[in-house]
Amino acid sequence: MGHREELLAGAKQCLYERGYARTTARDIIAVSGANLASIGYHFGSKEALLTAALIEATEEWAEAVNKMWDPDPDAPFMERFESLWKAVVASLAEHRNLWVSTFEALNQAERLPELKQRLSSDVELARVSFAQLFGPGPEQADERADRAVGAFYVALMQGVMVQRLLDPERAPTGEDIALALRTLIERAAPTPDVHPE
Amino acid sequence: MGHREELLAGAKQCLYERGYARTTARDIIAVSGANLASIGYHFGSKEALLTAALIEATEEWAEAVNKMWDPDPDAPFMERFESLWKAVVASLAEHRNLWVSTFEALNQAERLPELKQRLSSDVELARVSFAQLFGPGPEQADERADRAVGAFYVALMQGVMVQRLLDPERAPTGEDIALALRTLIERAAPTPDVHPE
DNA sequence: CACAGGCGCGTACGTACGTATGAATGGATA
DNA sequence: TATCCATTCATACGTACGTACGCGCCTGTG
Repeated sequence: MGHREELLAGAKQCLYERGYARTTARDIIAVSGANLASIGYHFGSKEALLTAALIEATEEWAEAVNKMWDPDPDAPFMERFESLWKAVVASLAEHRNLWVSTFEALNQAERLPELKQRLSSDVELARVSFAQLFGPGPEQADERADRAVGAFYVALMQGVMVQRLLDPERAPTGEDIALALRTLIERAAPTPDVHPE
Repeated sequence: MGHREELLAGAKQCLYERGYARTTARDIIAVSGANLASIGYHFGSKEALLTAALIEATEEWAEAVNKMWDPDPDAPFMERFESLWKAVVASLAEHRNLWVSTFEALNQAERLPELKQRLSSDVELARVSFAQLFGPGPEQADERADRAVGAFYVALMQGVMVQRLLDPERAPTGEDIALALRTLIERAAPTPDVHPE
């Protein structure tokens, strides 16, 4: 394995252990088997290396999350919904540092347009995936509504992650999310036979 | 105004303009009228100063966000729902840096327990506020469901913010969020007269 | 007036950082 | 073997940083 790969691997490890902003070039060297000057040689700068590592880590993260979902396409909606959110919450428990890095990447993206684009398109992909995972039957396609639902799910996921990162004790569980949606449905659309109009 | 206050104000300004990780002691000095050595004198260290500033900024942020909500308590649910999310999206447009700081604070909280506690209790407060803003009539109180709904709203808000920070073009608008909920309700609870079981 | 203490101020110190330099290495090619 | 080029390596350079130091200026107190 050449220094290029070692540097990328070391940088990713540092991303998990120290985060983006706090890893130094010498941290990466200490962790990998490479040489200080190899950073400049292979990547031009430390920042370019870290950005590349962040992008790779994000890709791996997306793959890992994808593998956690177990669609079971014919279960009733609410059941699929609840199992999805249980899986999402479990994913955070197992890959916490990945999620920490993801939010750190969000901050770095404010300064790094390339990274920002990358994250944006990842989010867009997630919207589409969610939309078709929970989309309507093929009959009643409504593109705008599907996109909105996808974005809604993604937002919910990101927000659940924020809360669980901050305070797992009080953050919602997968069950809580499902309960909340059921409650919302009851309150937003009281059964017509109760309140006929 | 003594240096102590000037330093806090300057540090907050730097938080907005450069973020936590990238502001240096000399940045703060340049912006405030204070002296380099005053940081050590009044706060002990630069990090202590920045943390204090971050906590103050978070408090002001919470106040500012609170003021943006305009309950209109007697409108129908869906109307209140949509106007809430329009307000949230507008709040991001107007106070973008405030929200950027908030997410940076989230990252720093990984290393600063005091800040983490502060943010956690802010989130808990938001959960409760949302819960009672969209809670049930006083008759049918269900504490667990209310908490879940509060957490659900908070998550949705945080996630919408993430998406709008990253890519306002493709991120959901307030209308999109309302559309998504309507769609979800239709799909989750198909009107009984269409699919009787 | 004397003087003490809180505070402001300029500056120096030590260090950690990112990057640059130039020599050394090693394997492929001829 | 001789040559060459990509890579590795040790180290140096310049800089930006956080903090420490010590003097000077006020204001309040006796």
